Amino acid sequence: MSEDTKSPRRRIGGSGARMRDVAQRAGVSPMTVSRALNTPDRVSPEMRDRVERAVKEIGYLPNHLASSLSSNRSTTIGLIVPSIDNSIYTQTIKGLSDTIRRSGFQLMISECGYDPAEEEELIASLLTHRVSGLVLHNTAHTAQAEAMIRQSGAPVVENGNLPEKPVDMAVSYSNQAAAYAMTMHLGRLGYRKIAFASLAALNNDRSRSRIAGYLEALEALGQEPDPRLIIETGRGLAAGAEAVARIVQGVPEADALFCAGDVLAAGALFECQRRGWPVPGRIAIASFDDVELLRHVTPAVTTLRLPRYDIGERSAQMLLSRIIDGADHLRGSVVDLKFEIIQRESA
Amino acid sequence: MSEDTKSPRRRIGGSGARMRDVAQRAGVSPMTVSRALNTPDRVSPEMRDRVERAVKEIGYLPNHLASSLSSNRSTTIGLIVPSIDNSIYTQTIKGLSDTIRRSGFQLMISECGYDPAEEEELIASLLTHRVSGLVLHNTAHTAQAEAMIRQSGAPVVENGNLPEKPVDMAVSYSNQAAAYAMTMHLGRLGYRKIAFASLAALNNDRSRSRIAGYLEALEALGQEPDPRLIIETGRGLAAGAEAVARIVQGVPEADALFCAGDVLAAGALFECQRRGWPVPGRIAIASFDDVELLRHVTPAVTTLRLPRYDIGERSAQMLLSRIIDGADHLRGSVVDLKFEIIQRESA
DNA sequence: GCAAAGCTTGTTAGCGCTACCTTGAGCGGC
DNA sequence: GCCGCTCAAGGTAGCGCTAACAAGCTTTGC
Repeated sequence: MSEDTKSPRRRIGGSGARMRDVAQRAGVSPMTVSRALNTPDRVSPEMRDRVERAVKEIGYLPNHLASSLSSNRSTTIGLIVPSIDNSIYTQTIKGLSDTIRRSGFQLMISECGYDPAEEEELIASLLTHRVSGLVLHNTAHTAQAEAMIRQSGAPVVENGNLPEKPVDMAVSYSNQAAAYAMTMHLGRLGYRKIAFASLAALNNDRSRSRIAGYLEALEALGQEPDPRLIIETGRGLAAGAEAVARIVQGVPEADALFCAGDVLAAGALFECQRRGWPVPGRIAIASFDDVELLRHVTPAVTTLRLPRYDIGERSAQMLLSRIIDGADHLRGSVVDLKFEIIQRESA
Repeated sequence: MSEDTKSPRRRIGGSGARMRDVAQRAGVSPMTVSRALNTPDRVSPEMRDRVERAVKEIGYLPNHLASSLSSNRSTTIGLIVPSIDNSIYTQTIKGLSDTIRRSGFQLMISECGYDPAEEEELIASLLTHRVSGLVLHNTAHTAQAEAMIRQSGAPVVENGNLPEKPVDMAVSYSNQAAAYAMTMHLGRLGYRKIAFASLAALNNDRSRSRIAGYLEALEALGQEPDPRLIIETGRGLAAGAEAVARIVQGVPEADALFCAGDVLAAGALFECQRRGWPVPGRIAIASFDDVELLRHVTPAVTTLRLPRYDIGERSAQMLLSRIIDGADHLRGSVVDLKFEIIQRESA
């Protein structure tokens, strides 16, 4: 019994039991409770039982803030994506989430909206919360952001592209190689006027890489690049529809449209359906991301299968290796998870 | 100058500067630094400047673990959703994220996969991380989960449905009222054999509420409920396609299909397109969620606009009021954010 | 002119844990 | 029977920050 724990400071609203309460209940020292919970093989089985029973009886939930502060190790991973409500990131998030959860880690997710200054602010905030690792979708950062990362010593994985010189580690596919491969594929299928619809390249190195891959392929195919065939659009299905309209108006003889995004491709296809144009009869459509939607529309869309889930999973594995096993040899590694062309009906 | 801070314990890998380093640099006490950063109006402007300068000079990032531990207040909100890669949650997540970020909070997101036992485990984990508030999509929880929540004292918002008796607070629309409204709408449009495709009702009170609303409307319309018109399907576009097939095979005279989910509706529509069936000529289709996709397909789909973003935003506001302002009068409140029928071409 | 009140800064003692060191028991070897 | 060894448990001292109080100073009221 005894309630004589002197507490000259707050202990507000039902914040729950402390380790010392468990210790008292089990008749052992707090240190033994700590060991029983964190390194069970370093206490006798009998003690382990006693402690476990006491934990259950008083409904003890350990305080990770205190344990992280004391041990200088945390069990949270920070993630910054350009946009939370974009389907292409959710698969990667799921891969990350599934993997870190198995090691008892939690995910802190923030959204930077394609803005490096926002990203910098969020990195600061996450480091302030002492995340033990970071996942960034961007591969371009402010100098200040890189400095903070370096100073913090936290391992980092970059995800959106294969960077020349990663801040720390990177896991991705090559946007340039993927765009090159699909453009070549369209060329080999016989298309002679291949248009390219892309998101704005500003602040988006993925977009820039994709355009570069497209141009590289045109050259390899011996096709003259035509600025009227390259258009930048906004986001959303409406942007895809607009892309079709602009291309066909500017270059009526265009026979294929390669959309650098699943949503754009779907929007383009729907616009063709609306106009009653046969695809690929009037114009072929190819996409960049294999989302479920593109498999089920009519015609099913030729696209690239990108390893979105695997990127998350692998990123998590590498971070955990660094954090838990101190796998320093991973520093500097850039993992290319490749991609695959999925040939369907639309091209 | 001076490096004489006695440190009889670690201080490993570049973990960065501490508040006392800032204090030393600025020539003030650590307490003044704390006040300058957290309650700037309680220090003189001159001190504020000195401290701010010192912070910048040494690149100080406060340690939220320590500050939370000491103050017994944290700046993280926990969120548990059934599935991270489901588009209907991402809008709510965005609403939450946008709102809490303005108050400097971070979001910890986990996925429970429609399983209450998983949810319980995740609630424990988040409480262990001392989140200062919780957002749950489920409105049904294990007894153990509710006990932990109560013991922790953390404010909670439930999101997926309007519960009879919320654990704490709830923000949602009524699934039953929405399903009722759409079914009535279809009835008034003249459809006489309205089928209903739903996700599995097991462990999913949202699905159960929707079926209840559908049945209630049939009764109000004087239509006989027909078990062959109610089908449970899996997730994904393929499930929507399958729903059409099953309904039309079982009840060829069915003239409308109300899908309790945007993905199901899209799948159903694509299947009709594939079969060359006019919609709504052969069968009308209505959906539950107004996602961008349903606006852009042909025909555009009649659906319900649900306040997904607002739910996140409002949930965040209520949590923050409770956490920051101690707004105890919010305890027990259930906020109904309503919905809207969007009449388009498919029904 | 002096007490009461306000304002700014400093001092002390923890928040709930764990690193590190110590203690003491058990045990085999010669 | 004593030395060294291992192993389990405990004691102590922080991790980096802030609550609570105290101290020094200025302001205010009458």
